[in-house]
Amino acid sequence: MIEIKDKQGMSTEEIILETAIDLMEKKGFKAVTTKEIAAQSGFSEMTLFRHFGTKQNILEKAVEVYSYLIDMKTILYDHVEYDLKKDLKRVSETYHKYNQHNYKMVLLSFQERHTHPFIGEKISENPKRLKNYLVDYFEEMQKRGKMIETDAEVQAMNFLWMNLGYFMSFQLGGRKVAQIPLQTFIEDSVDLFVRGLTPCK
Amino acid sequence: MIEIKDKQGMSTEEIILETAIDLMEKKGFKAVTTKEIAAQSGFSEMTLFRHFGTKQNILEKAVEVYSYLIDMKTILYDHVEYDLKKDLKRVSETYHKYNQHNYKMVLLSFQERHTHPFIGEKISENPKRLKNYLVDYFEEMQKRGKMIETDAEVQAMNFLWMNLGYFMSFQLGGRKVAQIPLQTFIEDSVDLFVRGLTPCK
DNA sequence: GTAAGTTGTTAGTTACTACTAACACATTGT
DNA sequence: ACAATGTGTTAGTAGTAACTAACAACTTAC
Repeated sequence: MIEIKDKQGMSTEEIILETAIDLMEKKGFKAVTTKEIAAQSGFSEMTLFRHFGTKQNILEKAVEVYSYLIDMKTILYDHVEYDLKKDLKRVSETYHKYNQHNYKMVLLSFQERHTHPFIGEKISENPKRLKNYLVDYFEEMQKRGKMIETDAEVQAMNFLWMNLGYFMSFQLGGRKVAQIPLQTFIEDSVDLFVRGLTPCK
Repeated sequence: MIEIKDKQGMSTEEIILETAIDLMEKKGFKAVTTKEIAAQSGFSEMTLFRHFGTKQNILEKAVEVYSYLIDMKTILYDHVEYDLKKDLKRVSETYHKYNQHNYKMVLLSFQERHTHPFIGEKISENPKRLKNYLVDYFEEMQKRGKMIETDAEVQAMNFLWMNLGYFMSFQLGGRKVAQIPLQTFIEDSVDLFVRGLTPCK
């Protein structure tokens, strides 16, 4: 499920925006030059300015275009089985699938958290929805007696933080501390939570 | 245990280095100007260059000075009780205490992961040691029959990733998705792991 | 075939950035 | 008293960044 760049079929603006995100995510907005974006996107610098006017506009347009909202709550509730293991696994997979598509924006929002906080405000919307889903789900599981009495919000966040931590350490030039494949991580971490949250029989 | 900045008693170089890290962590190396560092540190730009020669040197000296190694393994083994709850809590607290002192360097290493990877290589040494400790500890606990049979490395990383995730989301302008105090997080997350890793009686 | 739209090129402006040189001033130790 | 040391100031340089203007070339639509 890895996206392969085929500049074929993409409009000039799309190519430029994608190149811009790619570079800014790596170096930061300020450190990337319009010259660089032009060179890597295969257009001249003039074309950039003709389409977007300013460098700042490139960033804003990119954020606008590439940070779509996903209704995680609906997606997940459509397949809910009220089986902790199966459901948590689906949440984890959904989360990482989302990150696979949006990781550049996620990293960019971190990179620019002090200089362009508006990115983070847009980007944090999706995790927020995922959290709301998880909290509701946990509370429902508790009502059904399938989960121990514990703070649903904290445990929902624990699960998301663990997944965020995996993602971040992976990006951080990761594999410096440990190299564990995503599937192994998902399975073992879900098992841990299932044991940790299921009432003892 | 929060460090309070008293520029009193600090040498010129120390003040400049600290100011530089502070700014670079927020904006990135390239985006911070020597003028800015000078202004915020209260010295003239000339003083910066007289002491360090180049901007790059400021970064390198700062990394050298502020990324000391901690022998987490020894520190933790000195207090080990082979009680999962108490020990994990101590690990978590040690980790966050370390981050409290070094978070600027940690964030800077992330900010510059593509442009100055040498920072990350130095910084990742401490988590690596912490991981090694945890893996050894888990394996010992398994030998003692106090922990279920599961991949010690993956579970050690799960624990560290969860803590990294908390730290990161907190920095990310955090409190956007959830606002849970550190103490609550530590206690609830440790409880989760204790339940998840202790054999059922 | 011609007009409209898109892109490249070249030259240039303005502002800023890292960094240097030279001189002045103040503090401190001897 | 004097030298050494650390600092500020002022002026300046060379390079680069974002952005503009004007003209040429190409593609496509009708």
